[in-house]
Amino acid sequence: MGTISARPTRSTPTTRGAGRPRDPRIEQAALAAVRELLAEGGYPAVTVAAVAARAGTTKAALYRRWPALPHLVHEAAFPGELALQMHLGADLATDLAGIVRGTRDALCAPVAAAALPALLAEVSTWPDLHAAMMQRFAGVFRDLDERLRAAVDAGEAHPDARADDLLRLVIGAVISGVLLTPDELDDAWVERLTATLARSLRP
Amino acid sequence: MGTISARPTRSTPTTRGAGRPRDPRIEQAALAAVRELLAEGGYPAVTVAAVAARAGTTKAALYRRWPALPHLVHEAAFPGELALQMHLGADLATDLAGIVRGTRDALCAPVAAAALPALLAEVSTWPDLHAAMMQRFAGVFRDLDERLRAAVDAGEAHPDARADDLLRLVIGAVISGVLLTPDELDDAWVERLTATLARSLRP
DNA sequence: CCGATTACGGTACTCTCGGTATCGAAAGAG
DNA sequence: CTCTTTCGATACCGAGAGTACCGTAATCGG
Repeated sequence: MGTISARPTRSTPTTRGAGRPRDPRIEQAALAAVRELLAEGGYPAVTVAAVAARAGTTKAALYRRWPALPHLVHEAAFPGELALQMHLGADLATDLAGIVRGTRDALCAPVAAAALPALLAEVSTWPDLHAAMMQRFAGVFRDLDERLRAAVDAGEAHPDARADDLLRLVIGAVISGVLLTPDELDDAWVERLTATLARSLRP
Repeated sequence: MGTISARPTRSTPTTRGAGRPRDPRIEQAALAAVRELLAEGGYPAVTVAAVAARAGTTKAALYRRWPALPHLVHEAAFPGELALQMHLGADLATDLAGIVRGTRDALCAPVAAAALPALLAEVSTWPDLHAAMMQRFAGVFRDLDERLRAAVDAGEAHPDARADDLLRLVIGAVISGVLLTPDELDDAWVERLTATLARSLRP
């Protein structure tokens, strides 16, 4: 339902009736401009004027597509769902490792890491951003929930295990790492966290 | 060199020579004003002009004491070290529960929860804030490290257990909870997280 | 007591930035 | 052709961070 905007600001690829159609190149140019500015100067460098200038358009064209700057940044930094491919086939520890590594890779990418702190802070100002960010993890949560349920049934995991708690633990560890100690989230950290979580799931 | 300021902006309680001394009531009034504004209108309500007005002083007096707004907010929202009293006496699970609950209580207090997101976002702009925020956990880390070492020696904990990883897990879980799902950090959540962490520490 | 120094309140100022408004022109639909 | 919408361009508004200057007040060393 109408998060973002009541008007067809985004989505609705349906050719709605009259009027000059939007130039689809502007949207792509804007998203690319945001990503460049994030990589070059961090979030402070992402001003509406700078994005418009680099995208070769104007502020009005941007506000015609996104209700506010954070929405544009969010779409630029986190396009689509987090499709960290977990194959779900392997044993629980391996699947866990995939989730941990995938989450870290997604949130530690330069563009994402530069946008995440400010985006999280803007959540209180723009409630719809909250839902939008959470939805990025919807698919992962569904898969993890299913996988965990199977593991519990097979006696491989503790019956109290909950997918939401587990995922929140992973996301929290990565987020606080990105915010506070971004240099320590190396592969060894991934392995340690995976091992810790695997131990916590033992029946 | 000189992060914060070269001048004795803060600290230096030493009576330095000449000049009219600072009115100590202004500092307290400013910190109280920030806490009130945070509680009433969240971080967006904390503007320098508003703080000065409520504290009954002027912006200049504030900038004479803190290099920038985030520093003032940080000191107001997180005064001193996090002294979540862990008695270290009980068994590991009980001590763990104390840390989890104490961290949650400290970061979920209305004033802290209102300030934390924006403060975390400002870390990239004001690097000295990073050190200041991390130091709030220095004591907790030291105690936890000591406690964990004893548990490992006693065979109560897995030898791979690391205090920094464990504390990061707790802080991350609380922070991401505050930022994303502040309503779900109830006592039941504390118990579940404690149990999970305790399981992960089993030898 | 005297000068030097620093903080005080008050005010005005600059600068940046998010967001809005207005304009004529252009591009499509019916 | 008309109606609608987007286009680029520009100007504008309001808010807020941070700075500068003023005359005044307090405290120091001498």
